[in-house]
Amino acid sequence: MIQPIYICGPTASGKSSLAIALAQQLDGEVINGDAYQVYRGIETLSAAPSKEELAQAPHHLFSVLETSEEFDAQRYRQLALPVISGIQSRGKTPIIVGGSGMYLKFLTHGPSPVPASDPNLRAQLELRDDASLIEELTHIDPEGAAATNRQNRRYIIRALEICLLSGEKMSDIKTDWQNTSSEIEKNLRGAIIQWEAEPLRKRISLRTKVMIDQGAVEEVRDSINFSATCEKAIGVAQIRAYLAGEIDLARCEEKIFFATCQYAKRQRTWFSKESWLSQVPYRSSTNTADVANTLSKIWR
RNA sequence: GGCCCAUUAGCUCAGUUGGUAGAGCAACGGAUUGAAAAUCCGUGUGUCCUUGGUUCGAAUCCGAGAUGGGCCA
Repeated sequence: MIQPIYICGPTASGKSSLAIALAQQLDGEVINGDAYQVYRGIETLSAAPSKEELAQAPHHLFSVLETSEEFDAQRYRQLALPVISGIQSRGKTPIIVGGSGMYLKFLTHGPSPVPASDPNLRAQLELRDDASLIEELTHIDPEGAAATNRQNRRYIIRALEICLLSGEKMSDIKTDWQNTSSEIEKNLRGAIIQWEAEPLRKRISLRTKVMIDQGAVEEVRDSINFSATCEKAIGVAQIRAYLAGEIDLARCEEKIFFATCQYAKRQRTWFSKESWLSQVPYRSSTNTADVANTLSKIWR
């Protein structure tokens, strides 16, 4: 059985074309590892691969969800696992390409055995103030409370939710799970594309411009009933502000550019901790085919 | 040519009666397993246009110059 290959990197780093080149050299098939390219109807906004690119190798999990549907890391895992094993059973190489760190980590390391979120409980917790949430969490799970950033309301609610739903301490469950990760990482393989900050900013700037020219505004304008997940995509809030007349198009583009650069920074931080990934430095002169060649020799 | 206004962080600008500067945005570093393209934490990065003067002490007051803008010729 052929082990999957992971191609990671910040947004606009050139992951998609590297994945295609690798698929061609290793007889592989590309699987989306991106939280928003799974949606149909926001292909421009999410910088999904073009029709031409999709035709160059088999692609999976692109444009498969309606924008009215919610999505999360566990659901991604459930979609991706059967696709991976299907590719493996045909004797091909699964090539997962994406930049959504937590989604990919759910695939590589599996979910921790904590209970899934419960919308009803979450809605109840959402009504309470921070102090009351922290107090209850500290009472049930002092270590967990100490390890949680008290200013991050979202994390506090999640921690408390885990304790209440499982009847156990969140910190105990997570410690057990974390101890297994080094064993898992021995069998993982993949690459992280690394750019210097400035050239990557130039690429992001260019791509933001192209995205708006090619219809990202229309994708948001024509959206019917975006899910909460889709509302959070970079560009949606900015384009809505433009459509409402609050900002002009140039400012809209600038705000999307800033938000995307900031996201790229968070991706860099996340992937820098994934020590099992081979680091692949990129620059403007880098030739994708050459990189794919080198990597495919290592991974064949 | 004359008069007036501006010049402080990468950008837009605050800065009381003189005590060597601060905010928003940007940037940089980090956390992060069922909301993660989310959420949150930390960091000021500065010839205060230049130059002479007044003063114990000047971003701040005075003179000269530079650059940008406006009004009158």
